[in-house]
Amino acid sequence: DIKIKTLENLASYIGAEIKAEPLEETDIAALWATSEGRRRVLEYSADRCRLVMEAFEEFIEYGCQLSNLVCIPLDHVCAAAVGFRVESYLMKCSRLFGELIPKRVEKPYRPYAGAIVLNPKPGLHENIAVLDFRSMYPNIMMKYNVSPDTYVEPGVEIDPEDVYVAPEVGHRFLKKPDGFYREALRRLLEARAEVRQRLEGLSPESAEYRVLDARQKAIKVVTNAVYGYAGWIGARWYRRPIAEATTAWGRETLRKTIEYARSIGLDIIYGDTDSIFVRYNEDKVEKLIRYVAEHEGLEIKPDAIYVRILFTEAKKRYAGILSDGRIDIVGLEAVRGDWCEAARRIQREVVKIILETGSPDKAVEKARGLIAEVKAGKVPLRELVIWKAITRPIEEYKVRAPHVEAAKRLIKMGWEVGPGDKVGFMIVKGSGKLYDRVRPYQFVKREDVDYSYYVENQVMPAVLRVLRVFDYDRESLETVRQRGQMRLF
DNA sequence: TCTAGGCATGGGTGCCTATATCT
DNA sequence: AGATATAGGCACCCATGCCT
Repeated sequence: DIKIKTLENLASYIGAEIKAEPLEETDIAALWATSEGRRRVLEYSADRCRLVMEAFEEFIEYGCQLSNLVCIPLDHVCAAAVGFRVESYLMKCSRLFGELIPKRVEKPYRPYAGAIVLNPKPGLHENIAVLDFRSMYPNIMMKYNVSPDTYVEPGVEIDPEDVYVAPEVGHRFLKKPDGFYREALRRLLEARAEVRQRLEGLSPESAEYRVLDARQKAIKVVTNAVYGYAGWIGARWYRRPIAEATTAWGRETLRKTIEYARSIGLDIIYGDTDSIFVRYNEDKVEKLIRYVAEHEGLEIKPDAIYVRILFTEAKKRYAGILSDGRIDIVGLEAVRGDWCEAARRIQREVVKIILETGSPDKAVEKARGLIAEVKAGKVPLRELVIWKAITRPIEEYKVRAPHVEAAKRLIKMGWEVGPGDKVGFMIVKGSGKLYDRVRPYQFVKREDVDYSYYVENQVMPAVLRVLRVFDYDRESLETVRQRGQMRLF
């Protein structure tokens, strides 16, 4: 998806070409003074209109399909939150199934336990397969008939033969009849299977393919959101035990799968919620897939096989290279929108060299050079902008966070900044806390930039995150003195 | 009103202690 | 000598954005 929601980023995401020369919003007022300036503004604006149109054309098929599926008008469905899309779909189902639609009632928020995340084995691994459960939560909900109308309240006496009992939490669900969620989910899964079947044999360029592909994507999105919906406090069909039981069965399923995988000698490197990373062995993986199908009634499939994959000690962060040379970076700074582009670019570079060569040596060399460049200020200013979202009205913040201080400065100058806006800021030279040295990026001059901040607090941490695995530290990345100079001392 | 919980991370905040400075 | 100010270290919390 798109980290910073600019039209430029949207254009590059959909593969549209930007034709007009870029203008800074802050310069437009000045350009308006001359006829040449106004011509440039016109060209710029017309180009942006064209990009919006192209983006619309890219989206419209999916939008229509989603609108049709969940029964929300096209102009609403784009802005509607996922929860409301699911709810609207369920309301449509309730009519089909002869169910009454419950009223929204206020309930106290109480969190519940979620998924299992394994500690990764840090280091560089080769030939690692990622095995994923296909739609784990929807399938668990269907398998155990998890639904508001099959839930048996505690204290109600019932034959244990007639219910499924969730592990750890003990919630009970009737085996018969089919619950509302089971029916709604089955309808979605069957519809998607049918659409995908019709896709086979069609040319990806044909209009029919585009429509059907958009349809199956829309169905998938709604299917995968049903579990989250069930645990959403604002949902009409909210039942905490449903969400709690679903994750409990998910944990059990993953645990059993890991246990069996180990028992047949598969080496497990990592796992998260519904996936396990194992050292690839075709026969053993085949055996595991068969086991899960037979004993759990669920489907796992190899999602990717990494030629090399790098884990740090942290969960949810890794980078791997596929046999075609493509690199996946997950969770690391390089894919986070709240790190400056210079840090992200240099981390990407380091990761790429490590994964391609299988050793950190060349990466360290490269990193030293790139870090020296930042230290010397030889880096485009744009690459030093840090973006962070404002999530609430400014006066509600309890701490003087840098991005909030930047937002305050913008507001003082007449800008409107509120929840949902992203603030781009930079750190300038000076003393005191960070919030005294933060400025909205539009007003920062090159000579004021605190390059040492960027080296110490952005580039170094991002690079070391990856290189620490190989026992490199901060000192080893500082530019090394020449041997000739050393002799002078 | 804007699906869920799990997780890493940076920076602010507030407390404690050691030391410096003042009365 | 005792009171007060200041700096540094530490634990904790706030805030954000990612992963599944």
